[in-house]
Amino acid sequence: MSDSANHNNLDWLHRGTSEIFPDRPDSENPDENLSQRIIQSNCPLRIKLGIDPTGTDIHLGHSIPFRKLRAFQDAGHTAVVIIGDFTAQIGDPTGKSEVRRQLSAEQVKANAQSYLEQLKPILDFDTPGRLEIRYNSEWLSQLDLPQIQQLLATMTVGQMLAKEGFAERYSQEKPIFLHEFLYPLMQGYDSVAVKSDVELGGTDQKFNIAVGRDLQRHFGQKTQFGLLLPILLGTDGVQKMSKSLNNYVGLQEDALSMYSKLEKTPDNLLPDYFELLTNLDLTQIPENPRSAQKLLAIEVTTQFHGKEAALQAQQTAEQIVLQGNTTGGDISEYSLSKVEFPAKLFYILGASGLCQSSGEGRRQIQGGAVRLEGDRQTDVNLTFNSPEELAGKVLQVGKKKFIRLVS
RNA sequence: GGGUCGAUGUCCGAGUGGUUAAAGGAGGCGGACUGUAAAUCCGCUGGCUACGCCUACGUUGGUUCAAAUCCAACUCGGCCCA
Repeated sequence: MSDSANHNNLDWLHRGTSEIFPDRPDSENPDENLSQRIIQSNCPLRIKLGIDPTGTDIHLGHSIPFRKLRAFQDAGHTAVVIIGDFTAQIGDPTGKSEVRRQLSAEQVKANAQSYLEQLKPILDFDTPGRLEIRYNSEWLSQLDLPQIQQLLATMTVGQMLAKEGFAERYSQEKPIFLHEFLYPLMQGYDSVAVKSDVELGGTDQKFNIAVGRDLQRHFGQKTQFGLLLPILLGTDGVQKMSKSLNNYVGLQEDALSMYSKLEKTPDNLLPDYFELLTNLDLTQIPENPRSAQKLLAIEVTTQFHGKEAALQAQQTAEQIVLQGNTTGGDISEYSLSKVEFPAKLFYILGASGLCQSSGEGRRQIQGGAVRLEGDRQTDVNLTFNSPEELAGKVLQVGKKKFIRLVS
């Protein structure tokens, strides 16, 4: 996908793209056909992608639009990454009934920094002119009431309520706060401020991106295209990837954990994951789902950790599964020095962190999940009188959680 | 501002004075099975070194031998009216 190869080959544009709007495939008009705009334009387009620094880490789902942004960079265009330090304080009312907490300025700043760090493997930070990073407080904090009023006057309540999240909440009689109406307008105003030619986003961003077009027109600018990307399903194969559903793969995860999550990708998700998360030729994907899972895991892990670490992770993961116990790799240790003897087994399970509480430890013993040196323990009242009985032994809950007890 | 309805465990949601740590579902965690999974079946799912004790049904008080259940005030939401 080098820009010198073939200017008119726009496969990269459409890979994994779920919608581009406006879209008149037959039109030669660069205002209604993005391909034409790209081909006819003699200077780099400005490709906008916003992200709200509300948390500290991002996952593969977030990476999708950034990968597309990278494709634009590679084609010679300018990525304009907008850090929504101002909008982060409102919260995009996309989700459920949001519990929005106030983020301090420092916190937002720190989050933003962390995001950028995590995006290093995806975006081209080095080639001059390919990346512009902007904070939207730069212009949004300057707006005064008359200007805000002017923004608000561009839309009606009916139009706002057309937005998916609002419509749902309204019909479910959930609260909608007025300042939430400001969010789409502010995101739209970002487009005006940076004069974007294309805005990327998930399909859930269609409304906001469309508002951007309206505002650009309102302010007499050329209007941006919207390029929508699918919302990545999480590793459960059912719901969208999100941290709170715990079906995510974080960009910061170490190679082993990344690999082992991805090698379990549900069969029905494989085609999407290959298309969206890799640059592999889709016709070359192995038929056998197990091989495909492994290829996917290697490929994605490589993007973030390099080939060597990925292969190493694969090896370790296989060892753990095959041997089903202690021999593979590093097991963390728990020192018995803090434990008062005599000690109950379930207490040790809780104290060592293998279980969340000693109560859970007790239940896990009853459920047959606990092994000591590979031997299943089912006696709830099992008690040890001294550390010597346990030192050096491996305690295990389920298939994946191990700990080595040391004195 | 007035009226009215509501707030239950991780989430959704029963329960309207007494074995209620609180039905049911989802999720999670285990076990069996398997291509690692998924699907399916089974068990567990507040805390405590624990045959007992403690903390829980928006908040704070009150009535009662006894309250998630009754009363009062407050907080936060929905709806209707102004």
